[in-house]
Amino acid sequence: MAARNDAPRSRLATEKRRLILDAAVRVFAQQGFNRCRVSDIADEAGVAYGLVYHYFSSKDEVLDTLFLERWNVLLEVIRSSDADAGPAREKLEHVAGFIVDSYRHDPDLMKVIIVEVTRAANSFGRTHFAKIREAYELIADVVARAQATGEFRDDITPQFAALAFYGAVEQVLTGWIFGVVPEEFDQARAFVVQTVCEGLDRRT
Amino acid sequence: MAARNDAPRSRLATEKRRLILDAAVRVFAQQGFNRCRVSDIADEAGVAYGLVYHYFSSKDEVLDTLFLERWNVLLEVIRSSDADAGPAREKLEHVAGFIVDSYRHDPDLMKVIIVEVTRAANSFGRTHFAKIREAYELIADVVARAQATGEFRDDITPQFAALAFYGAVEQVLTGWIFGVVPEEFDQARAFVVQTVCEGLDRRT
Amino acid sequence: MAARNDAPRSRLATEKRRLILDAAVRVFAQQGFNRCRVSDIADEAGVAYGLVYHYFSSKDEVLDTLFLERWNVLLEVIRSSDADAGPAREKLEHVAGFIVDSYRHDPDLMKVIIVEVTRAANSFGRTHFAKIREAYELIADVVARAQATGEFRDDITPQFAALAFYGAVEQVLTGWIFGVVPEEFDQARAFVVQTVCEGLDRRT
Amino acid sequence: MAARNDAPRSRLATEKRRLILDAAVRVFAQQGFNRCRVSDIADEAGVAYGLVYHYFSSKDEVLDTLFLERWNVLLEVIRSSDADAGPAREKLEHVAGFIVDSYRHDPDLMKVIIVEVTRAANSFGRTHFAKIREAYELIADVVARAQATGEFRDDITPQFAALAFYGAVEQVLTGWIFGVVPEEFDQARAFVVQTVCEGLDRRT
DNA sequence: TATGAATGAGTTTTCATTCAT
DNA sequence: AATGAATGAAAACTCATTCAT
Repeated sequence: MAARNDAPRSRLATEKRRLILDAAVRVFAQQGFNRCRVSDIADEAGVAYGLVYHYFSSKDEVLDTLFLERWNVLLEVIRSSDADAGPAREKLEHVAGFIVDSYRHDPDLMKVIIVEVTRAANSFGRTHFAKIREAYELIADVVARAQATGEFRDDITPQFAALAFYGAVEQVLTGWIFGVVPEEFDQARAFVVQTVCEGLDRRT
Repeated sequence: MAARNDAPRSRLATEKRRLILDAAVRVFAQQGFNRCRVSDIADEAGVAYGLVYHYFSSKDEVLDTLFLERWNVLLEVIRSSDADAGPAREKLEHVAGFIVDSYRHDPDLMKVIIVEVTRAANSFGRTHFAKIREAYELIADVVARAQATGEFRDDITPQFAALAFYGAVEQVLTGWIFGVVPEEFDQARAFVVQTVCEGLDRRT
Repeated sequence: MAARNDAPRSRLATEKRRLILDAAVRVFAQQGFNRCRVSDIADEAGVAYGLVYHYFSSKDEVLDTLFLERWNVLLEVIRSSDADAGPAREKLEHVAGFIVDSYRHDPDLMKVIIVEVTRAANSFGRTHFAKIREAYELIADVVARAQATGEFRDDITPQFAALAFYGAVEQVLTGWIFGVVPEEFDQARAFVVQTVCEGLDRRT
Repeated sequence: MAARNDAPRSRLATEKRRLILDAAVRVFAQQGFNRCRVSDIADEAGVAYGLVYHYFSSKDEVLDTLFLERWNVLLEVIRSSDADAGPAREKLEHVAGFIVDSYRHDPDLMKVIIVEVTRAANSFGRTHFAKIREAYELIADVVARAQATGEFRDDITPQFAALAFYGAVEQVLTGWIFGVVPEEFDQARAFVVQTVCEGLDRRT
């Protein structure tokens, strides 16, 4: 009964829980959250149907868990990037790099997070609204600080710049997810930041 | 029978059909496509349950219709913008302006298109993949031409630039949907294009 | 969608609803509320599975409806009996008679009400607690008035007497339900009231 | 394996078994047998889930055990009361007193027995039919004997009188369970017997 | 004895779609 | 065109019971 809360679990138990989460990533990525059945997750994980409900109270909670696990890491990365000395551009490059690397390391997970959570967050109860907003705000902080030091132009609001930055990154991932642009990870990181920082115009 | 195709309809019939589509926009925007019921649409429209199926063959077709109605207009706008003489920057500004105006005119519709179609890689996004891609490519064409004339730098691929541009625009709309940035429509249009074209760096 | 509320319905619709309720009585009586499935009700009624949910929001609501339909009649009977002139004993006989007749007319329904509602009312949310209590109180009123006029002894509280009366009646029905006493309806009515009013002691 | 039968058990084991039974009483009383889970019992008892199945072969057996433990005592009390010399009224008073005291001592247990067994015509009431009937018959014997000696009127069948008596007692307990009459235990015992023996009519 | 993870059959509930009127 | 009752397949979720440790 205690399996659902955060109490310490035996090694074995945790492994099965992980098995389910990993299977869910694959199933959600392939079929989509709404099209898949809970039994698909159980089958993919190779466990009994009921075990999913032993560890998670609902199908939604499985998705929530996947999102939060990863998003909290992202928030931490943004925070620690901002804490470093150095130009804002490097900080943004670091953040963009982390997101790109997350995709490189586990494209399915990022696909699920973007497609099923981040972009649907305004629907069904805005469950993760606050968490997502937190990321925007942390990025806006980076921009604001850079504007204060004169590194960035200050005729664009930090909130707006944060949106444009995050939007560009997410759209690149979306491009990969949809298969419309080649998965050139290292270039992508540089390009995104370059585009957002320097723009498309030719420097005169 | 004939109502579903494009044969002419009586004025009244068309009005009810429109009523249903408009109601669907509100319902999809509020609850999400997957979480709402067809009866919610009918209730919102103030018509009988079965009438939805008189005009549309399925719940999916309602969303398809909403998407295509608007997206085809967008494609046309991009095409005609590109046909104009003048700098690429103005073309992009025109496109961004159209999207912003679309949101201003009917925020719910744009929300539905973005959340349920454009970004839904597993369901409607897959279905309308070609249409969505068409927009990217038309924008990429604008960029490619600007690179050819020397207006834009050419060390970024047009496809990539198109993604960044569209991603930034869509993210601004997302920002409005989420309520994280103020709905300053006219500024937004200029800012998006400015950000993408000129970047965040302070020009020296 | 409106079918669940109390809005007027077409003749036909109402008939199917009635069909389901009547089938539910038989199924609940035979198998018990907890042991039967919703599909048993649908099968017994000869309607599709989903129709049960078209008319009722849950299995619980079917039982609730059956109970309230009958219990409200009982309350009315007690009220109108009490409004009559005449000795309290006749009033109680009238009430007991109504309950006995209810059983005679539809033993399954009374079985369901007694076994599944009246006696389980302290569990699952005490849903019908107030309604059941109302009957006790109305009977207690009859007794109280009879005590005031000197017809009944007044060294027993009306509440207590009401309990004893209702308890005796219900127990007789329980005896019939369990098949431990013969179903001699007319005698039963007289006996119950006689027992409660005159007692077991031999009058000296 | 052997734990389930009546072989002697260690002190500790017996204590845990008792713990589970006592917890089950509370859980059944509060949530009802059908609405509670086995894990609720284990949680309430503060023992592991599986331990319930170490001591009992099923959820049903837990309730069976609780019922039989108490009901066998009741049967013994009725038998020994009847064996005493003295008026039937005193015997009934003794029986009523035992039941009242049982409630006083453990209201939840009596609630469970009444709601989940004695009155559950479709489930446990059917299972324990013979045991329950035995009590009715023993009470009927008391009445029959009193009718034979002339103590009680003989125009009411003993079976019927037994039902009325037991019904009145059980209803008083129900009244307490529902909170509709004050828990005046000593008065209650006397009142029930008085009501059943002397009736409500004012003796002339 | 004791634990609680694991199993999976059983049930409720949902809801898109059909269809008679 | 319009209605909303009727259908039933599909899926989520529950939970008694088993079992490895």
